[in-house]
Amino acid sequence: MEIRHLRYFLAVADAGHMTRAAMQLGIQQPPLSQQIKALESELGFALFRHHPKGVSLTDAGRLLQVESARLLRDFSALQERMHSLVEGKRGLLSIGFTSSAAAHEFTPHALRECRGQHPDIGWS
Amino acid sequence: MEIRHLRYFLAVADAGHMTRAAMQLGIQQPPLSQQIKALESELGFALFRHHPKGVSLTDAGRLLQVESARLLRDFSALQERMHSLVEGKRGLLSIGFTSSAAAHEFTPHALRECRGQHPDIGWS
DNA sequence: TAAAAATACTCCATAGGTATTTTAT
DNA sequence: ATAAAATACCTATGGAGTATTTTTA
Repeated sequence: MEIRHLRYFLAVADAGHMTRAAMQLGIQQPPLSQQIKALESELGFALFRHHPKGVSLTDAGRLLQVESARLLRDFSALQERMHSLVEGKRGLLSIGFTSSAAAHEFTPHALRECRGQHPDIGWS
Repeated sequence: MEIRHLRYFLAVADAGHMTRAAMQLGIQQPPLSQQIKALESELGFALFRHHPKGVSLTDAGRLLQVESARLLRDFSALQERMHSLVEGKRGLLSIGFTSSAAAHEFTPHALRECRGQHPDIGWS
């Protein structure tokens, strides 16, 4: 079971409709059907009942709906919290030093250290 | 960010050692390095400091360690709960009916319905 | 210097796409 | 009869493997 399965499952549960859920997820209906089927067969029971114009949750499906909704909220909150760490850390820093400093030990070492610990920083 | 990234990150955080963590995860060291690096560059900051004999957590890393540990526990608990649903639902069921019943409407319909709602059941 | 990690590729499993058939009422 | 889902098949992204180089103190 992956986060993706829960995301897909919730989309179908909310839409009550595979094709519509697939559109909202930005994928096609067949791969969505496959993923839902894979989830159902991993769990060992059906999550949806099938009707001529859509699907509805089984009892097990309703349970998973509540549980997975909470987990996805927690997951999003975690991502949010981690991403917010980087805010207020962006900007442009100019570092100046004398030519003699560049020739000795400390300056090149400090720059290398900084690049190592912050691989996302761009240099010019 | 995927569950996998958190799993891998925690393994490295706990081991303090990429290669050892990779062994525990059952993968090789290079792909683990790649995934950790991908996570770091998605987040925008380093999670680990590098030493000649292993790695140690940065401050941001320590934060992610606590958060992701809780999320993974919740995720495992959810899987556990869903899987336990199927326990006590296993067994062998023999269905008997007269040949005349098979010729009419209800019996074949009920069997089809059952197969539809329980795609994991084996038939013989 | 001697380990641990990072690169640079190669491969392959599977998520996702397309075309078509089957199902349910 | 008709809309929705399932099936069959194909493609391709990226996770994982192997070999090698680079980095750290």
